[in-house]
Amino acid sequence: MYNGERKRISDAVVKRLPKYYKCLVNLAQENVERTSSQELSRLLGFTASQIRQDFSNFGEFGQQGYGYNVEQLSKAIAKILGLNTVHKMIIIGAGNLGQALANYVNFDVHGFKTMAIFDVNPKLIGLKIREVPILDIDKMKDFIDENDIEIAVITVPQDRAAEVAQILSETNISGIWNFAPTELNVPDHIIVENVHLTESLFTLSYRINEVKISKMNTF
Amino acid sequence: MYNGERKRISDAVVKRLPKYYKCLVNLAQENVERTSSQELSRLLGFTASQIRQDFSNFGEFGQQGYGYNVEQLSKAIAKILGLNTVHKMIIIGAGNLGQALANYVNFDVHGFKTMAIFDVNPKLIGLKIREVPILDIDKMKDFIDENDIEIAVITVPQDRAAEVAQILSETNISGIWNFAPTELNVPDHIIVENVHLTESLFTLSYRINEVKISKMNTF
DNA sequence: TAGATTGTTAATCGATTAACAATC
DNA sequence: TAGATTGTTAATCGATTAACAATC
Repeated sequence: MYNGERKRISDAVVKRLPKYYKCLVNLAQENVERTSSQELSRLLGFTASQIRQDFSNFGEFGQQGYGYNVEQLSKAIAKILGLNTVHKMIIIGAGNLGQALANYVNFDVHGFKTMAIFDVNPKLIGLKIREVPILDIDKMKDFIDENDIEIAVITVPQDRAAEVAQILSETNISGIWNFAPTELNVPDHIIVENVHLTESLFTLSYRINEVKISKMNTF
Repeated sequence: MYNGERKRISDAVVKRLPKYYKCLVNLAQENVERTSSQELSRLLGFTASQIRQDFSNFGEFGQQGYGYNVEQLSKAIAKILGLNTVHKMIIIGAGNLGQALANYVNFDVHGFKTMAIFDVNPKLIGLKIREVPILDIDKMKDFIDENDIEIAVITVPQDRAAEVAQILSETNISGIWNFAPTELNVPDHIIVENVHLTESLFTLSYRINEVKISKMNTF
């Protein structure tokens, strides 16, 4: 696989990319210079074969007999993930979750810059969280246009999510990070990444329940 | 598939269960009495075949020519997910995210009861969030034992996560809902469900970047 | 050179989809 | 009864793993 554009990369692969990236950053921090699919396999719990297969979707980053240069590979994956550029974000919903995300310094470190937070609550409008102003949601559309916002983070309650999505649909936003527990209806050119917390908790509940049942049947 | 214990259900199936459940609850609220794999397919975007295949892992819930009774099926899936019992939780970390989760009324509705929040910050210890006390993390282990806590939610910073996991490993906890951006090292009998927000954001970034590149190549 | 490790092709495994007999 | 729809078996598709020639 030599090119950077051909076939669609499966979600399975894309979800592993951040894990590769983090692992490589860790290795770099420990001043490890080179690594191999075998070492990464040990560290990440994927097979070495899968790791090589995954990388080969994006190019040839290694060298026979040597492996991979940690620094180089980590930079390559950063670029693949789009972490080599700044992404301007807004957060919609200044509740606990919105504030939690606004306070997450880690996003800044990786180039995700929160430019503003929007809310309907007059008590919150005008306040700031870590230099980031909370603005009236009525000003959101103009703000997006004027500031070339790329990513919108939705942390409003479920019953507000549809109207927010509607407004965003009329902007040049590229992606939505959606924390509202509902599927959003937006045009195809807007990428949506859902974080459905309730579903995640229910999944945990299922697995716990599964263990409980199997124990009951054992005795 | 007639039994409730045999082969391990794949993650792919388990992750769809909460979606089925939500959809059925919605239908029930609209007083819809019966549905079919075809209707669910339309509502959820999975194939009717997959939906029937998924359900068949857990039993026979339908009737030829009729379909599924909404009420019945929704109750059956609730039970499969373990939503028919109360799950006692604690939240570890009273920062924004911990507080956000403590305020999520929706979890209560489904039987996930937050009994306490734990933190190291003396300024927070003693306060309450929606009746839930914030306690000193030193008291966590005893609290878990005395109150039969089933689920621990970890919202502490990455560098605190390992020690928290260590303490939890010595308790009778059944599951961990982990928001710290690291893999936890816990015994096999503790189920871990990870919510890695940074990975989720990077995934979004990848897909946005992908579109950008393909546009560049088009022109 | 000998040993190590890549990138890739082929084989395997598992998940999704299609087809259909059973039957409400 | 005729039409609808299930649960399940078989076919297909896609993702993971194994194997290995190429080569540093």
